[in-house]
Amino acid sequence: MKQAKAPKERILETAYKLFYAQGYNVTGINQILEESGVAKASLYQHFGSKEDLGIEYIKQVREDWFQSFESHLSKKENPKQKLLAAFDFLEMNMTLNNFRGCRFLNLLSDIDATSKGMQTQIVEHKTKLRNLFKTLVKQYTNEKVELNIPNAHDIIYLLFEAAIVESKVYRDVWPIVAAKKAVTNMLT
Amino acid sequence: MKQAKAPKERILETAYKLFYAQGYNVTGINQILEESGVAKASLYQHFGSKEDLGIEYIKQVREDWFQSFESHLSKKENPKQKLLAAFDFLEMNMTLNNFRGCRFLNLLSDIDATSKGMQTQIVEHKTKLRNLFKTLVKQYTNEKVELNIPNAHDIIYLLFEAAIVESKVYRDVWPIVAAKKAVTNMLT
DNA sequence: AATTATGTAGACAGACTTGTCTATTTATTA
DNA sequence: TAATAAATAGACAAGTCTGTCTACATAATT
Repeated sequence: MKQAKAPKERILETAYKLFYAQGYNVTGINQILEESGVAKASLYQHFGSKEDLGIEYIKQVREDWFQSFESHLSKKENPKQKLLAAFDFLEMNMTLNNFRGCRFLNLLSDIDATSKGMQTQIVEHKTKLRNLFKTLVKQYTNEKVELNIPNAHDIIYLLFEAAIVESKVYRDVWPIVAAKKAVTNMLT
Repeated sequence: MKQAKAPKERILETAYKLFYAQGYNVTGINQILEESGVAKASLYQHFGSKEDLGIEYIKQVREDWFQSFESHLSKKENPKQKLLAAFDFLEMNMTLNNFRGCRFLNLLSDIDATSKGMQTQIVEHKTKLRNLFKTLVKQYTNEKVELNIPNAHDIIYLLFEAAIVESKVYRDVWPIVAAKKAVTNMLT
């Protein structure tokens, strides 16, 4: 190995940046190669095709995202505070990334039905997130009194998702603030 | 005029179909011309560019969507039933269009920041929808007792948007059903 | 030190993209 | 009916895209 990072890693880092900033379809292989300083043959050595690169990209994003998300929630003690912290996480990230929205949902619109492999990754990711909310709500209702709201975890999940999407539409944090306020109301 | 529809109209109808089914970026001018049976020169006569066609497309979709939406709500008498009918409208449409999601949000992901004209149309459309919910909630709270939920109209709007997006992700109506149940809960 | 593996540089194929332009034909209007 | 307007067909430019391939250089290993 040399001192610089390996070609495969450099490709993924550049894809991480460009696929989010510009979109998957609109980002060409050649641009990724130029900006990462990797030869074309190397890309097709490590990834068989652009779609394969896309799938590797999502898998890495899934890992990174959940690690960052759970790391943020772990700073809070009880499930209620964790649930609310999820929206602080959103507000921070959406502001930092200039309201570019959700990597997964953006990609889903880009690929539509053309890539089953990517679509599967996206659905699995969202399902995992939904289950995380389910677990937190269950923990909350176990120690607190029961909620009079049926399917509370799904409502929180939906508000979380809407907060991302709509903050992108309006390029503003108001949907995140409003969603958090609604969840706060639910949990009292 | 001939018996067949005018070229401009045929182009818009084909764009209406293809932009939704495949996406804006992925749909080429040539495919639209072939399927609508119109010459290329005619397209550039009526629309100056693909982007202009895209803007005309959104404007037409905005009109059609709101007409269909308000026509559906008008069948109900009181504001509460109208608000709930909004979700029935979603369930019907998402099932019919095979869970292809929201034309506006899909397009927003496609174009990203490349077309200011289209982006403006999308934001205006969503703002109008948000205001419609605001009006309906205000009508409801005027005749009923006041809601103990602050910004109820924004929460309903967010749940409505999430219902569209997530029914696309899961290719299932459960997010729409869950969102409607939550709104029902809010309005009792 | 010689061999093997890995990466680079870039030409190339084949297909696609938007947009322009010419030449011809079909409709509409004066 | 003649003049004008609108639509058609399709070649063409200049660029993009993904993926393959050859030739050469650098790195790691035996």
